[in-house]
Amino acid sequence: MTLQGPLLVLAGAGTGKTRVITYRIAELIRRGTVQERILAVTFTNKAAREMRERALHLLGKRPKGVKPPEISTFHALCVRVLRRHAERLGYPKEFAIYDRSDQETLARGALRDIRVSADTLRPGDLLHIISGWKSQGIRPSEAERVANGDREGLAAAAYARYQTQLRACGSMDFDDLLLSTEELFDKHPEARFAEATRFDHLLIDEYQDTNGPQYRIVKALAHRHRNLCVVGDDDQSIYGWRGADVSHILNFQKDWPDAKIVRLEDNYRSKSPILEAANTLIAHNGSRHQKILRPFREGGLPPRMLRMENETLEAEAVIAEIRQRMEGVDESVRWRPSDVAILFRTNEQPRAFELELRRARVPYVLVGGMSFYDRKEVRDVLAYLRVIANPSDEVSLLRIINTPARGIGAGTVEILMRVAVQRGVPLWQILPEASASGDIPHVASERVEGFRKLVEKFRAELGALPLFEFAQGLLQTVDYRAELDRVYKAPGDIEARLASIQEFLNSIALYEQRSEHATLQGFLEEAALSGREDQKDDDKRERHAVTLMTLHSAKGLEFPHVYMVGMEEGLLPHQRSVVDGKSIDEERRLAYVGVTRAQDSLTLTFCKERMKWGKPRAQIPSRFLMEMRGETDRARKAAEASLQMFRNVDKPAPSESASRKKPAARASSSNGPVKLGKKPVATAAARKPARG
DNA sequence: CCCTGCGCTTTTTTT
DNA sequence: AAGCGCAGGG
Repeated sequence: MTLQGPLLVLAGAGTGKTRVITYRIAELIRRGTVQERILAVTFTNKAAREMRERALHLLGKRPKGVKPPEISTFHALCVRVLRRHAERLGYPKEFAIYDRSDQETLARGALRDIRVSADTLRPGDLLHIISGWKSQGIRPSEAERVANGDREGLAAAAYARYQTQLRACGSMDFDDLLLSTEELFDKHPEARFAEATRFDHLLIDEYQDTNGPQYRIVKALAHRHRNLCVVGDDDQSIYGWRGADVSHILNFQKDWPDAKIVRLEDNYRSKSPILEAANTLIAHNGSRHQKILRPFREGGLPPRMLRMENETLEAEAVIAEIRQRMEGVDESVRWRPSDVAILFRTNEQPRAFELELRRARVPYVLVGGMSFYDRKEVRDVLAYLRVIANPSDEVSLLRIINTPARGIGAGTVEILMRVAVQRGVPLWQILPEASASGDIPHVASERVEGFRKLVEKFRAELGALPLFEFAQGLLQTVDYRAELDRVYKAPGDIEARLASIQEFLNSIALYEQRSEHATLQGFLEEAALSGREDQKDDDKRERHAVTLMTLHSAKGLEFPHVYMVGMEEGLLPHQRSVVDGKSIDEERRLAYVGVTRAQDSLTLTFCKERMKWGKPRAQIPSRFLMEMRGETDRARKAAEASLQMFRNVDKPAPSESASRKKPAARASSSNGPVKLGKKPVATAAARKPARG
């Protein structure tokens, strides 16, 4: 196969798409291309890490001092590009990266005083609309024009505020990283040229999930050398909600008429009955590239479908079974924890499973979930570091200005903010004048000054100590421990919070260990872009642990034994897509991704009943279960029942009408005890060894 | 200014 | 069930 020119690898699940890229990288290097001339883009940092390792492994021992090929995510790539050229756009060279929760804070602020009534537009909705505009390259000034209806009109106004605020904080959100890079390439051809000539080969994994800006960045970078290799599967496009557009991969040939197209249709991953279920399921999607996936691995059992009473029993049964399989005497059939993955649709689902796994003392890793960096205490520490790195970061500054409480109350902050807004200056720059202006009480202004000096002191000391010690000292000085004692009563609670702070400090240490030039900026950047990157630790744990993750994060991975849990209408397909009816196909692809993760065995579970806001609610088995078995008629009925149920539950305000309609919808549905195939393994039996 | 407790809302996926 | 905003007492 030639290594030059545009190439599209269109391939189904389990055919070794990523391997194609990995081998290609190794082959390019072998044929004499210098590593630094190759750029590969993956969807997640984890995928990048794995690809880097495998490529190096394929090459055997490399001479010392030679850098590995550049493999990164789009976002990480854009950060590097922007750091090199940001001044051209008039941006600061050092900028903070705002994650979802920072964005929400900004959005809340942007909506304040704009909203007519409280529930016309929630911060989350605003962010969604803004993200949509950004992925189309629509700026705040143009948003008013394109805005459709009151809601979007409101959003347009808020968008302008949001963006101004973001800039004032010296920050970018995730969309900005891509958008600004695109803008840079557009307005500054010399920057584009510089970036495009850094590499001779560009390889993109999971191309079906590229959004507009990513697509255009790829074009800009590959335009000169034309050595572009993209790999993807339209059936696995699951990021439409984030602006990903399948047409990018489907129209690849239009952009690159001389492109070679390779189809891979041999599935090396799943045993044939599993693959058959996957094929039957995905065939229900309307518009798709016909692909026939041929099983390479024969034998094996069809997917099992188990019905459980509720989510607690679901977790118990699944974990009990996993434990049982791990305890077998015969080593050849005994499961290792790392052979098993539990996949789910939403981030609240793992709760029950975590509880049960801990009780059964089965090691596990919960992937993603953002749980770590979302913890209050971690965010607080992070906020301190961010303010020290960049005092303009107002979201972080406001977070810590009075945490732990130091006598700078809401009133004081409000006055400071008002002055800052009046002068059009970041809040931080107002602080020195706090004592001068007569608006603020004496005591308060002294405290503000104390806080400012504290931050300044640490800013001055920044380079002097290793980061780890620096952070430790900071926590000590600030006496965060006292804050914990104050807020949390239960001793176990305090311990847990301290533990996560310790874990956070460890991640700083690990970052320092693995980077040549460890800087606070660098650490913050990593933290923002990749969630948890304490890789050494993680790698070790992953080898001996059951994996818990969302279907979205499972993309690209494979496991001998897979459990897809919560296979219910409202969860998969998610209630939201059932109600707007539009994105059911994407939910189906999501289910398809899940099924095709399994190598040897696949178990699908669903519950009769599930807790929602503290109340149990009856559940309908997912239509996808029936579709998988070719029972299209029953699937359609489940879909109808589901639509009726959620349409009624969702729309009208509480009170009588809704509560009366709910049971009615349920009674008319084809629900009842839906038996799927062989009798499910009795939960009681599966549960037997659970407690000891 | 700080803390507590009550009531109200919450309904997806992620770099 | 849990997090947030708000009112009211120290």
